[in-house]
Amino acid sequence: MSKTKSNPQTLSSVRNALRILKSFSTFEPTKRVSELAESLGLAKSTVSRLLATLASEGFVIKDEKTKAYKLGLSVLTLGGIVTNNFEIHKEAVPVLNKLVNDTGETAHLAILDGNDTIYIHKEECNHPVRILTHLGRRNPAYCTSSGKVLLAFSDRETVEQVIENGLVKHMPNTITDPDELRKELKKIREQGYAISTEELTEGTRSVAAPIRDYTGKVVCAVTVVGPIQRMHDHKIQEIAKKVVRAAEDASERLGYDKRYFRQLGK
Amino acid sequence: MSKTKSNPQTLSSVRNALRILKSFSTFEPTKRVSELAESLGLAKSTVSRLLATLASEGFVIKDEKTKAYKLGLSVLTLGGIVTNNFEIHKEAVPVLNKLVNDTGETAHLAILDGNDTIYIHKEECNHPVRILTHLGRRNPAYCTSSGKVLLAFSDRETVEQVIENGLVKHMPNTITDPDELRKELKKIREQGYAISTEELTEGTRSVAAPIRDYTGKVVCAVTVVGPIQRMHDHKIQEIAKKVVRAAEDASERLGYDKRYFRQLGK
DNA sequence: GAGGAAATTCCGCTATACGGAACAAATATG
DNA sequence: CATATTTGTTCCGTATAGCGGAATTTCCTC
Repeated sequence: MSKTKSNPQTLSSVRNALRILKSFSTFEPTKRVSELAESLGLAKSTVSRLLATLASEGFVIKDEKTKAYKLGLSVLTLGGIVTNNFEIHKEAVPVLNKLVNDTGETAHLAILDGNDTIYIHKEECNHPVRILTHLGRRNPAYCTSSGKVLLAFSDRETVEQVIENGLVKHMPNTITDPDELRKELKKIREQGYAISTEELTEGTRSVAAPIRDYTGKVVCAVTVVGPIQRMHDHKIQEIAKKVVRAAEDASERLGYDKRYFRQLGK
Repeated sequence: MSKTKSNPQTLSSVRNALRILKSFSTFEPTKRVSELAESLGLAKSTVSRLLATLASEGFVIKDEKTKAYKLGLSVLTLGGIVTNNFEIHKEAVPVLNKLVNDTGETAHLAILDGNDTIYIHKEECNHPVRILTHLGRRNPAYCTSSGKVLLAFSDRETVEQVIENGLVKHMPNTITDPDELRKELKKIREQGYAISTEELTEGTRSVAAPIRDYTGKVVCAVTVVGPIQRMHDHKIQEIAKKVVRAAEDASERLGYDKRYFRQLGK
Protein backbone atom coordinates (compact mmCIF):
# COMPACT_ATOMS: atom_id res chain seq x y z
CA MET A 1 0.00 0.00 0.00
CA SER A 2 3.02 2.27 0.01
CA LYS A 3 2.67 4.41 -3.04
CA THR A 4 4.67 7.49 -2.24
CA LYS A 5 6.02 6.97 1.24
CA SER A 6 3.39 5.81 3.66
CA ASN A 7 4.57 7.06 7.01
CA PRO A 8 4.07 4.32 9.53
CA GLN A 9 1.49 6.19 11.56
CA THR A 10 -0.89 7.46 8.94
CA LEU A 11 -4.29 6.12 8.02
CA SER A 12 -4.64 4.92 4.47
CA SER A 13 -8.35 5.56 4.16
CA VAL A 14 -7.92 9.13 5.31
CA ARG A 15 -4.93 9.58 3.06
CA ASN A 16 -6.91 8.32 0.11
CA ALA A 17 -9.71 10.73 0.90
CA LEU A 18 -7.27 13.62 1.03
CA ARG A 19 -5.68 12.50 -2.22
CA ILE A 20 -9.08 12.63 -3.82
CA LEU A 21 -9.53 16.20 -2.65
CA LYS A 22 -6.12 17.17 -3.92
CA SER A 23 -6.75 15.71 -7.33
CA PHE A 24 -9.19 18.48 -8.14
CA SER A 25 -7.76 21.47 -9.97
CA THR A 26 -8.86 24.57 -11.79
CA PHE A 27 -8.48 22.69 -15.02
CA GLU A 28 -10.27 19.58 -13.81
CA PRO A 29 -12.82 20.93 -11.38
CA THR A 30 -15.01 17.84 -11.59
CA LYS A 31 -14.14 14.20 -11.17
CA ARG A 32 -15.97 10.92 -11.51
CA VAL A 33 -15.67 7.67 -9.62
CA SER A 34 -13.98 5.49 -12.20
CA GLU A 35 -11.61 8.27 -13.22
CA LEU A 36 -10.42 8.61 -9.62
CA ALA A 37 -10.29 4.86 -9.08
CA GLU A 38 -8.01 4.63 -12.09
CA SER A 39 -5.71 7.48 -11.17
CA LEU A 40 -5.38 6.51 -7.51
CA GLY A 41 -5.19 2.77 -8.08
CA LEU A 42 -8.19 1.97 -5.91
CA ALA A 43 -11.30 -0.09 -6.42
CA LYS A 44 -14.34 1.77 -7.68
CA SER A 45 -16.27 0.73 -4.60
CA THR A 46 -13.63 2.25 -2.37
CA VAL A 47 -13.65 5.56 -4.20
CA SER A 48 -17.42 5.61 -4.20
CA ARG A 49 -17.50 5.23 -0.42
CA LEU A 50 -14.77 7.80 0.13
CA LEU A 51 -16.64 10.30 -1.99
CA ALA A 52 -19.86 9.60 -0.13
CA THR A 53 -18.08 10.36 3.11
CA LEU A 54 -16.54 13.53 1.74
CA ALA A 55 -19.93 14.60 0.45
CA SER A 56 -21.62 13.96 3.79
CA GLU A 57 -19.35 16.56 5.37
CA GLY A 58 -19.65 19.06 2.52
CA PHE A 59 -16.13 18.63 1.18
CA VAL A 60 -17.39 17.57 -2.20
CA ILE A 61 -20.72 18.04 -3.93
CA LYS A 62 -22.27 15.41 -6.10
CA ASP A 63 -24.20 16.39 -9.16
CA GLU A 64 -26.99 13.81 -8.88
CA LYS A 65 -27.72 14.13 -12.55
CA THR A 66 -24.28 13.60 -14.04
CA LYS A 67 -22.84 11.78 -10.99
CA ALA A 68 -19.83 14.03 -11.21
CA TYR A 69 -18.24 15.42 -8.07
CA LYS A 70 -16.82 18.88 -7.43
CA LEU A 71 -15.28 20.49 -4.38
CA GLY A 72 -17.75 21.64 -1.76
CA LEU A 73 -18.24 24.67 0.40
CA SER A 74 -16.57 23.26 3.50
CA VAL A 75 -13.34 23.59 1.61
CA LEU A 76 -14.07 27.24 0.90
CA THR A 77 -14.78 27.95 4.53
CA LEU A 78 -11.52 26.37 5.64
CA GLY A 79 -9.61 28.28 2.98
CA GLY A 80 -10.98 31.53 4.34
CA ILE A 81 -9.80 30.64 7.82
CA VAL A 82 -6.28 29.99 6.57
CA THR A 83 -6.24 33.30 4.78
CA ASN A 84 -7.30 35.12 7.90
CA ASN A 85 -4.47 33.54 9.85
CA PHE A 86 -1.73 35.25 7.89
CA GLU A 87 -0.93 38.47 9.69
CA ILE A 88 0.88 39.75 6.63
CA HIS A 89 -2.53 39.84 5.09
CA LYS A 90 -4.05 42.56 7.20
CA GLU A 91 -1.14 44.88 6.54
CA ALA A 92 -0.54 44.08 2.93
CA VAL A 93 -4.04 44.11 1.50
CA PRO A 94 -4.52 47.90 1.42
CA VAL A 95 -1.13 48.24 -0.22
CA LEU A 96 -2.09 45.64 -2.77
CA ASN A 97 -5.29 47.48 -3.53
CA LYS A 98 -3.38 50.62 -4.27
CA LEU A 99 -0.96 48.71 -6.47
CA VAL A 100 -3.78 47.28 -8.56
CA ASN A 101 -5.19 50.75 -9.06
CA ASP A 102 -1.80 52.18 -9.98
CA THR A 103 -0.77 49.48 -12.42
CA GLY A 104 -4.15 48.29 -13.65
CA GLU A 105 -2.98 44.71 -13.32
CA THR A 106 -3.79 41.84 -10.99
CA ALA A 107 -1.57 41.63 -7.91
CA HIS A 108 -0.81 38.76 -5.53
CA LEU A 109 0.93 38.03 -2.29
CA ALA A 110 3.00 34.87 -2.41
CA ILE A 111 4.93 32.76 0.05
CA LEU A 112 7.36 29.90 -0.40
CA ASP A 113 6.26 26.36 0.45
CA GLY A 114 8.87 23.78 -0.36
CA ASN A 115 9.82 24.25 -3.99
CA ASP A 116 6.73 26.20 -4.89
CA THR A 117 5.26 29.66 -4.49
CA ILE A 118 1.72 29.83 -3.25
CA TYR A 119 -0.56 32.82 -3.73
CA ILE A 120 -1.99 33.70 -0.36
CA HIS A 121 -3.85 36.70 -1.64
CA LYS A 122 -5.14 37.91 -4.96
CA GLU A 123 -6.40 41.32 -5.89
CA GLU A 124 -7.97 41.30 -9.30
CA CYS A 125 -7.79 44.06 -11.86
CA ASN A 126 -10.65 45.25 -14.04
CA HIS A 127 -9.20 44.54 -17.44
CA PRO A 128 -11.43 42.26 -19.44
CA VAL A 129 -8.37 40.24 -20.49
CA ARG A 130 -7.08 38.55 -17.37
CA ILE A 131 -4.56 35.95 -16.41
CA LEU A 132 -6.05 32.80 -14.93
CA THR A 133 -4.68 32.46 -11.43
CA HIS A 134 -6.29 31.75 -8.14
CA LEU A 135 -5.82 31.99 -4.42
CA GLY A 136 -3.77 29.07 -3.19
CA ARG A 137 -2.34 28.52 -6.64
CA ARG A 138 0.91 26.57 -6.51
CA ASN A 139 3.63 27.31 -9.07
CA PRO A 140 7.25 26.18 -9.27
CA ALA A 141 9.43 28.81 -7.64
CA TYR A 142 12.29 28.91 -10.14
CA CYS A 143 10.18 30.09 -13.06
CA THR A 144 7.94 32.74 -11.54
CA SER A 145 8.87 36.23 -10.45
CA SER A 146 7.50 35.79 -6.93
CA GLY A 147 9.30 32.47 -6.57
CA LYS A 148 12.59 33.90 -7.79
CA VAL A 149 12.37 36.80 -5.38
CA LEU A 150 11.64 34.51 -2.47
CA LEU A 151 14.45 32.18 -3.48
CA ALA A 152 16.83 35.10 -3.92
CA PHE A 153 16.32 36.06 -0.30
CA SER A 154 16.25 32.61 1.25
CA ASP A 155 19.13 30.45 2.40
CA ARG A 156 21.43 28.54 0.14
CA GLU A 157 19.98 25.12 1.01
CA THR A 158 16.52 26.10 -0.15
CA VAL A 159 17.90 27.17 -3.50
CA GLU A 160 20.00 24.02 -3.88
CA GLN A 161 16.97 21.95 -2.92
CA VAL A 162 14.98 23.56 -5.72
CA ILE A 163 17.78 22.92 -8.18
CA GLU A 164 18.10 19.29 -7.10
CA ASN A 165 14.39 18.91 -7.52
CA GLY A 166 14.93 19.62 -11.20
CA LEU A 167 14.55 22.67 -13.40
CA VAL A 168 11.96 21.61 -15.93
CA LYS A 169 11.68 23.53 -19.20
CA HIS A 170 8.08 24.72 -19.36
CA MET A 171 8.75 27.39 -21.98
CA PRO A 172 11.63 28.52 -24.18
CA ASN A 173 12.46 31.17 -21.57
CA THR A 174 12.52 28.84 -18.57
CA ILE A 175 15.84 28.88 -16.76
CA THR A 176 17.05 25.28 -16.63
CA ASP A 177 20.74 25.78 -16.01
CA PRO A 178 21.59 25.80 -12.27
CA ASP A 179 24.36 28.33 -12.70
CA GLU A 180 22.19 30.63 -14.71
CA LEU A 181 19.55 30.46 -11.98
CA ARG A 182 22.12 31.29 -9.30
CA LYS A 183 23.28 34.25 -11.37
CA GLU A 184 19.69 35.40 -11.87
CA LEU A 185 19.04 35.25 -8.12
CA LYS A 186 22.16 37.29 -7.45
CA LYS A 187 20.94 39.91 -9.90
CA ILE A 188 17.55 39.96 -8.18
CA ARG A 189 19.19 40.50 -4.80
CA GLU A 190 21.08 43.46 -6.24
CA GLN A 191 18.24 45.16 -8.05
CA GLY A 192 15.62 44.34 -5.44
CA TYR A 193 12.99 42.89 -7.73
CA ALA A 194 12.43 40.04 -10.18
CA ILE A 195 10.92 39.87 -13.62
CA SER A 196 9.65 36.75 -15.29
CA THR A 197 8.74 36.78 -18.95
CA GLU A 198 7.01 33.68 -20.29
CA GLU A 199 9.07 31.39 -18.10
CA LEU A 200 6.09 29.29 -17.02
CA THR A 201 3.04 30.45 -18.92
CA GLU A 202 2.80 31.64 -22.48
CA GLY A 203 1.88 35.26 -22.97
CA THR A 204 2.36 36.41 -19.39
CA ARG A 205 4.90 38.56 -17.66
CA SER A 206 5.24 39.30 -13.98
CA VAL A 207 7.23 41.47 -11.61
CA ALA A 208 7.81 40.76 -7.93
CA ALA A 209 9.46 42.38 -4.92
CA PRO A 210 10.14 41.19 -1.38
CA ILE A 211 8.21 42.12 1.77
CA ARG A 212 10.22 42.04 5.01
CA ASP A 213 9.05 41.83 8.60
CA TYR A 214 10.49 43.78 11.53
CA THR A 215 13.43 41.39 11.79
CA GLY A 216 14.40 42.15 8.22
CA LYS A 217 13.47 38.67 7.07
CA VAL A 218 11.74 38.31 3.71
CA VAL A 219 8.41 36.74 4.55
CA CYS A 220 6.39 37.24 1.42
CA ALA A 221 6.46 38.65 -2.10
CA VAL A 222 4.24 41.12 -3.93
CA THR A 223 3.74 40.31 -7.56
CA VAL A 224 1.94 41.86 -10.47
CA VAL A 225 0.99 39.65 -13.41
CA GLY A 226 -0.32 40.60 -16.79
CA PRO A 227 -0.30 39.73 -20.48
CA ILE A 228 3.01 40.71 -22.12
CA GLN A 229 1.25 43.13 -24.44
CA ARG A 230 0.37 45.26 -21.44
CA MET A 231 3.75 44.74 -19.75
CA HIS A 232 5.88 46.29 -22.50
CA ASP A 233 9.60 46.62 -22.11
CA HIS A 234 9.28 50.40 -21.93
CA LYS A 235 6.63 50.17 -19.22
CA ILE A 236 8.16 47.41 -17.17
CA GLN A 237 10.61 49.65 -15.32
CA GLU A 238 7.79 51.90 -14.26
CA ILE A 239 5.77 48.92 -13.05
CA ALA A 240 8.78 47.45 -11.25
CA LYS A 241 9.23 50.71 -9.38
CA LYS A 242 5.62 50.61 -8.24
CA VAL A 243 5.89 47.00 -7.14
CA VAL A 244 9.05 47.71 -5.15
CA ARG A 245 7.39 50.72 -3.61
CA ALA A 246 4.37 48.65 -2.59
CA ALA A 247 6.60 46.00 -1.08
CA GLU A 248 8.46 48.65 0.90
CA ASP A 249 5.18 50.11 2.14
CA ALA A 250 3.99 46.72 3.27
CA SER A 251 7.34 46.02 4.94
CA GLU A 252 7.12 49.28 6.84
CA ARG A 253 3.68 48.36 8.07
CA LEU A 254 5.17 45.15 9.40
CA GLY A 255 7.66 47.17 11.38
CA TYR A 256 10.61 46.92 9.03
CA ASP A 257 12.90 49.91 9.40
CA LYS A 258 14.73 50.41 6.15
CA ARG A 259 17.21 52.94 7.51
CA TYR A 260 18.11 50.84 10.49
CA PHE A 261 19.02 47.87 8.33
CA ARG A 262 20.84 50.03 5.81
CA GLN A 263 22.99 51.23 8.66
CA LEU A 264 23.82 47.65 9.46
CA GLY A 265 25.08 47.33 5.93
CA LYS A 266 22.62 44.65 4.94
CA MET B 1 -20.50 5.08 16.63
CA SER B 2 -23.49 7.04 15.36
CA LYS B 3 -23.04 10.51 16.66
CA THR B 4 -25.02 12.66 14.30
CA LYS B 5 -26.38 10.29 11.70
CA SER B 6 -23.75 7.99 10.33
CA ASN B 7 -24.90 7.17 6.85
CA PRO B 8 -24.43 3.48 6.32
CA GLN B 9 -21.83 3.87 3.62
CA THR B 10 -19.43 6.37 5.10
CA LEU B 11 -16.04 5.72 6.61
CA SER B 12 -15.69 6.67 10.24
CA SER B 13 -11.97 7.39 10.15
CA VAL B 14 -12.38 9.71 7.21
CA ARG B 15 -15.38 11.36 8.82
CA ASN B 16 -13.39 11.95 11.97
CA ALA B 17 -10.56 13.49 9.99
CA LEU B 18 -12.99 15.84 8.26
CA ARG B 19 -14.59 16.73 11.58
CA ILE B 20 -11.18 17.70 12.85
CA LEU B 21 -10.70 20.01 9.88
CA LYS B 22 -14.10 21.57 10.39
CA SER B 23 -13.46 22.25 14.05
CA PHE B 24 -10.98 24.98 13.18
CA SER B 25 -12.38 28.49 13.00
CA THR B 26 -11.22 32.08 12.79
CA PHE B 27 -11.62 32.32 16.53
CA GLU B 28 -9.87 29.04 17.26
CA PRO B 29 -7.29 28.78 14.50
CA THR B 30 -5.14 26.31 16.40
CA LYS B 31 -6.05 23.04 18.10
CA ARG B 32 -4.24 20.50 20.22
CA VAL B 33 -4.57 16.75 20.43
CA SER B 34 -6.25 16.39 23.80
CA GLU B 35 -8.59 19.28 23.09
CA LEU B 36 -9.80 17.58 19.93
CA ALA B 37 -9.97 14.16 21.57
CA GLU B 38 -12.25 15.66 24.20
CA SER B 39 -14.53 17.55 21.83
CA LEU B 40 -14.88 14.72 19.33
CA GLY B 41 -15.11 11.93 21.88
CA LEU B 42 -12.13 10.02 20.51
CA ALA B 43 -9.01 8.58 22.10
CA LYS B 44 -5.97 10.81 22.09
CA SER B 45 -4.05 8.21 20.14
CA THR B 46 -6.71 8.23 17.45
CA VAL B 47 -6.65 12.00 17.11
CA SER B 48 -2.88 12.01 17.07
CA ARG B 49 -2.83 9.59 14.16
CA LEU B 50 -5.54 11.45 12.26
CA LEU B 51 -3.63 14.69 12.63
CA ALA B 52 -0.41 13.04 11.48
CA THR B 53 -2.21 11.88 8.36
CA LEU B 54 -3.73 15.30 7.73
CA ALA B 55 -0.32 16.87 8.21
CA SER B 56 1.36 14.48 5.80
CA GLU B 57 -0.90 15.76 3.04
CA GLY B 58 -0.58 19.42 4.03
CA PHE B 59 -4.10 19.85 5.35
CA VAL B 60 -2.82 20.83 8.77
CA ILE B 61 0.52 22.16 9.92
CA LYS B 62 2.06 21.16 13.19
CA ASP B 63 4.01 23.65 15.18
CA GLU B 64 6.79 21.35 16.37
CA LYS B 65 7.52 23.65 19.24
CA THR B 66 4.10 24.05 20.79
CA LYS B 67 2.62 20.87 19.28
CA ALA B 68 -0.38 22.89 18.21
CA TYR B 69 -1.97 22.31 14.83
CA LYS B 70 -3.35 24.83 12.38
CA LEU B 71 -4.91 24.50 8.94
CA GLY B 72 -2.44 23.97 6.11
CA LEU B 73 -1.89 25.27 2.65
CA SER B 74 -3.59 22.40 0.86
CA VAL B 75 -6.81 23.76 2.23
CA LEU B 76 -6.04 27.18 0.78
CA THR B 77 -5.35 25.72 -2.63
CA LEU B 78 -8.62 23.83 -2.67
CA GLY B 79 -10.50 26.90 -1.54
CA GLY B 80 -9.10 28.84 -4.47
CA ILE B 81 -10.29 26.17 -6.87
CA VAL B 82 -13.81 26.34 -5.48
CA THR B 83 -13.82 30.10 -5.85
CA ASN B 84 -12.73 29.85 -9.44
CA ASN B 85 -15.58 27.48 -10.21
CA PHE B 86 -18.29 29.99 -9.53
CA GLU B 87 -19.09 31.64 -12.84
CA ILE B 88 -20.88 34.43 -11.03
CA HIS B 89 -17.47 35.35 -9.78
CA LYS B 90 -15.95 36.39 -13.05
CA GLU B 91 -18.84 38.68 -13.82
CA ALA B 92 -19.47 40.06 -10.40
CA VAL B 93 -15.95 40.86 -9.20
CA PRO B 94 -15.47 44.04 -11.28
CA VAL B 95 -18.86 45.25 -10.13
CA LEU B 96 -17.92 44.55 -6.55
CA ASN B 97 -14.70 46.47 -6.95
CA LYS B 98 -16.60 49.49 -8.11
CA LEU B 99 -19.03 49.15 -5.22
CA VAL B 100 -16.21 49.14 -2.69
CA ASN B 101 -14.79 52.30 -4.23
CA ASP B 102 -18.18 53.99 -4.30
CA THR B 103 -19.20 53.14 -0.76
CA GLY B 104 -15.84 52.84 0.96
CA GLU B 105 -17.03 49.70 2.70
CA THR B 106 -16.23 46.00 2.39
CA ALA B 107 -18.45 44.11 -0.05
CA HIS B 108 -19.21 40.40 -0.40
CA LEU B 109 -20.95 37.98 -2.67
CA ALA B 110 -23.05 35.46 -0.80
CA ILE B 111 -24.99 32.34 -1.66
CA LEU B 112 -27.44 30.23 0.31
CA ASP B 113 -26.36 26.81 1.59
CA GLY B 114 -28.98 25.14 3.72
CA ASN B 115 -29.92 27.57 6.45
CA ASP B 116 -26.81 29.68 6.10
CA THR B 117 -25.34 32.30 3.83
CA ILE B 118 -21.80 31.76 2.72
CA TYR B 119 -19.50 34.47 1.45
CA ILE B 120 -18.05 33.30 -1.83
CA HIS B 121 -16.17 36.50 -2.44
CA LYS B 122 -14.89 39.36 -0.36
CA GLU B 123 -13.62 42.70 -1.52
CA GLU B 124 -12.05 44.60 1.31
CA CYS B 125 -12.21 48.33 1.87
CA ASN B 126 -9.34 50.51 3.00
CA HIS B 127 -10.79 51.84 6.22
CA PRO B 128 -8.56 51.03 9.16
CA VAL B 129 -11.66 50.01 11.17
CA ARG B 130 -12.94 46.87 9.54
CA ILE B 131 -15.47 44.18 10.18
CA LEU B 132 -13.99 40.75 10.71
CA THR B 133 -15.37 38.50 8.02
CA HIS B 134 -13.77 36.04 5.70
CA LEU B 135 -14.24 34.14 2.50
CA GLY B 136 -16.31 31.06 3.13
CA ARG B 137 -17.74 32.56 6.28
CA ARG B 138 -20.99 30.88 7.25
CA ASN B 139 -23.71 32.93 8.94
CA PRO B 140 -27.33 32.12 9.74
CA ALA B 141 -29.51 33.38 6.89
CA TYR B 142 -32.37 34.88 8.90
CA CYS B 143 -30.26 37.51 10.67
CA THR B 144 -27.99 38.82 7.91
CA SER B 145 -28.91 41.11 5.04
CA SER B 146 -27.56 38.77 2.40
CA GLY B 147 -29.37 35.82 3.96
CA LYS B 148 -32.63 37.69 4.14
CA VAL B 149 -32.40 38.73 0.51
CA LEU B 150 -31.68 35.21 -0.60
CA LEU B 151 -34.51 33.84 1.54
CA ALA B 152 -36.88 36.52 0.26
CA PHE B 153 -36.36 35.26 -3.26
CA SER B 154 -36.30 31.53 -2.60
CA ASP B 155 -39.19 29.13 -2.35
CA ARG B 156 -41.52 28.82 0.59
CA GLU B 157 -40.07 25.50 1.78
CA THR B 158 -36.60 26.95 2.20
CA VAL B 159 -37.98 29.72 4.37
CA GLU B 160 -40.09 27.35 6.44
CA GLN B 161 -37.07 25.08 6.82
CA VAL B 162 -35.08 27.97 8.25
CA ILE B 163 -37.88 28.83 10.64
CA GLU B 164 -38.22 25.24 11.78
CA ASN B 165 -34.50 25.14 12.36
CA GLY B 166 -35.05 27.80 15.00
CA LEU B 167 -34.66 31.58 15.10
CA VAL B 168 -32.07 32.11 17.80
CA LYS B 169 -31.79 35.55 19.42
CA HIS B 170 -28.19 36.60 18.90
CA MET B 171 -28.83 40.29 19.56
CA PRO B 172 -31.73 42.46 20.73
CA ASN B 173 -32.55 43.19 17.08
CA THR B 174 -32.62 39.58 15.89
CA ILE B 175 -35.94 38.59 14.38
CA THR B 176 -37.14 35.54 16.29
CA ASP B 177 -40.84 35.61 15.48
CA PRO B 178 -41.67 33.53 12.37
CA ASP B 179 -44.45 35.87 11.30
CA GLU B 180 -42.27 38.89 11.67
CA LEU B 181 -39.63 37.21 9.51
CA ARG B 182 -42.20 36.38 6.82
CA LYS B 183 -43.35 40.01 6.86
CA GLU B 184 -39.74 41.23 6.64
CA LEU B 185 -39.10 39.00 3.62
CA LYS B 186 -42.21 40.32 1.91
CA LYS B 187 -40.98 43.87 2.47
CA ILE B 188 -37.59 42.93 1.04
CA ARG B 189 -39.22 41.47 -2.07
CA GLU B 190 -41.11 44.72 -2.55
CA GLN B 191 -38.26 47.15 -2.00
CA GLY B 192 -35.64 45.00 -3.70
CA TYR B 193 -33.01 45.07 -0.97
CA ALA B 194 -32.47 44.10 2.66
CA ILE B 195 -30.96 45.90 5.62
CA SER B 196 -29.71 44.26 8.76
CA THR B 197 -28.78 46.34 11.77
CA GLU B 198 -27.07 44.53 14.63
CA GLU B 199 -29.15 41.40 14.10
CA LEU B 200 -26.19 39.05 14.39
CA THR B 201 -23.12 41.07 15.32
CA GLU B 202 -22.88 44.07 17.59
CA GLY B 203 -21.94 47.34 15.97
CA THR B 204 -22.41 46.26 12.35
CA ARG B 205 -24.95 47.09 9.71
CA SER B 206 -25.29 45.61 6.25
CA VAL B 207 -27.26 46.08 3.06
CA ALA B 208 -27.83 43.42 0.41
CA ALA B 209 -29.48 43.07 -2.98
CA PRO B 210 -30.16 40.09 -5.26
CA ILE B 211 -28.21 39.09 -8.37
CA ARG B 212 -30.21 37.21 -11.01
CA ASP B 213 -29.05 35.01 -13.84
CA TYR B 214 -30.46 34.97 -17.36
CA THR B 215 -33.43 32.86 -16.26
CA GLY B 216 -34.41 35.52 -13.74
CA LYS B 217 -33.52 33.28 -10.82
CA VAL B 218 -31.76 34.86 -7.84
CA VAL B 219 -28.43 33.08 -7.63
CA CYS B 220 -26.43 35.25 -5.33
CA ALA B 221 -26.50 38.40 -3.21
CA VAL B 222 -24.25 41.46 -3.07
CA THR B 223 -23.79 42.84 0.38
CA VAL B 224 -21.97 45.74 1.92
CA VAL B 225 -21.03 45.56 5.59
CA GLY B 226 -19.72 48.25 7.87
CA PRO B 227 -19.74 49.61 11.39
CA ILE B 228 -23.03 51.36 12.21
CA GLN B 229 -21.26 54.68 12.76
CA ARG B 230 -20.36 54.71 9.07
CA MET B 231 -23.74 53.35 7.98
CA HIS B 232 -25.86 56.21 9.34
CA ASP B 233 -29.60 56.27 8.83
CA HIS B 234 -29.27 59.27 6.56
CA LYS B 235 -26.61 57.55 4.45
CA ILE B 236 -28.15 54.13 4.30
CA GLN B 237 -30.62 54.93 1.51
CA GLU B 238 -27.79 56.19 -0.63
CA ILE B 239 -25.77 53.04 0.05
CA ALA B 240 -28.78 50.82 -0.63
CA LYS B 241 -29.22 52.46 -4.01
CA LYS B 242 -25.61 51.73 -4.87
CA VAL B 243 -25.89 48.12 -3.77
CA VAL B 244 -29.05 47.62 -5.80
CA ARG B 245 -27.36 49.21 -8.77
CA ALA B 246 -24.34 46.93 -8.42
CA ALA B 247 -26.60 43.89 -8.18
CA GLU B 248 -28.43 44.98 -11.33
CA ASP B 249 -25.16 45.49 -13.16
CA ALA B 250 -23.98 42.04 -12.19
CA SER B 251 -27.32 40.52 -13.19
CA GLU B 252 -27.07 42.14 -16.59
CA ARG B 253 -23.62 40.70 -17.06
CA LEU B 254 -25.14 37.29 -16.36
CA GLY B 255 -27.62 37.85 -19.15
CA TYR B 256 -30.58 38.96 -17.10
CA ASP B 257 -32.86 41.24 -19.08
CA LYS B 258 -34.71 43.48 -16.64
CA ARG B 259 -37.18 44.78 -19.22
CA TYR B 260 -38.08 41.36 -20.47
CA PHE B 261 -38.98 40.14 -17.02
CA ARG B 262 -40.82 43.34 -16.14
CA GLN B 263 -42.97 42.71 -19.18
CA LEU B 264 -43.79 39.28 -17.84
CA GLY B 265 -45.01 41.00 -14.71
CA LYS B 266 -42.51 39.33 -12.44
C1' DG C 1 16.16 17.88 39.04
C1' DA C 2 11.79 16.01 40.25
C1' DG C 3 6.83 16.03 39.23
C1' DG C 4 3.10 16.47 36.13
C1' DA C 5 0.86 17.17 31.80
C1' DA C 6 0.63 16.26 27.06
C1' DA C 7 1.79 13.88 22.92
C1' DT C 8 3.33 9.77 20.74
C1' DT C 9 4.22 4.86 20.25
C1' DC C 10 3.17 0.18 21.23
C1' DC C 11 0.06 -3.66 21.20
C1' DG C 12 -3.72 -6.85 20.99
C1' DC C 13 -8.48 -7.20 19.55
C1' DT C 14 -12.30 -6.22 16.95
C1' DA C 15 -14.58 -3.70 13.81
C1' DT C 16 -13.98 -1.89 9.53
C1' DA C 17 -12.52 -0.68 5.24
C1' DC C 18 -11.05 -3.10 1.33
C1' DG C 19 -11.66 -5.62 -3.29
C1' DG C 20 -14.42 -8.33 -6.13
C1' DA C 21 -18.92 -9.62 -7.72
C1' DA C 22 -23.49 -8.71 -8.35
C1' DC C 23 -26.81 -5.41 -9.27
C1' DA C 24 -28.75 -1.10 -11.03
C1' DA C 25 -28.83 2.77 -13.89
C1' DA C 26 -27.67 5.46 -17.48
C1' DT C 27 -25.51 6.09 -21.97
C1' DA C 28 -24.06 4.58 -26.36
C1' DT C 29 -24.72 1.63 -30.41
C1' DG C 30 -26.71 -0.71 -34.06
C1' DC D 1 -36.31 0.56 -30.00
C1' DA D 2 -33.93 -3.17 -28.35
C1' DT D 3 -29.28 -4.43 -27.12
C1' DA D 4 -24.68 -3.65 -25.66
C1' DT D 5 -21.60 -1.13 -22.90
C1' DT D 6 -20.03 1.80 -19.63
C1' DT D 7 -20.46 3.68 -14.94
C1' DG D 8 -21.90 3.94 -10.18
C1' DT D 9 -23.66 1.64 -6.00
C1' DT D 10 -24.64 -2.18 -2.89
C1' DC D 11 -23.54 -6.52 -0.95
C1' DC D 12 -20.45 -9.66 1.26
C1' DG D 13 -16.56 -12.27 3.20
C1' DT D 14 -12.02 -11.63 4.64
C1' DA D 15 -7.85 -9.65 6.07
C1' DT D 16 -6.12 -5.98 8.07
C1' DA D 17 -6.22 -1.48 9.46
C1' DG D 18 -7.63 1.49 12.89
C1' DC D 19 -9.34 1.73 17.45
C1' DG D 20 -8.71 2.27 22.70
C1' DG D 21 -5.89 1.70 26.58
C1' DA D 22 -1.35 1.33 28.55
C1' DA D 23 3.41 2.34 28.27
C1' DT D 24 6.76 5.50 26.93
C1' DT D 25 8.73 9.65 25.75
C1' DT D 26 8.87 14.61 25.60
C1' DC D 27 8.23 18.86 27.28
C1' DC D 28 6.92 22.29 30.76
C1' DT D 29 6.63 23.84 35.49
C1' DC D 30 7.99 24.51 39.92
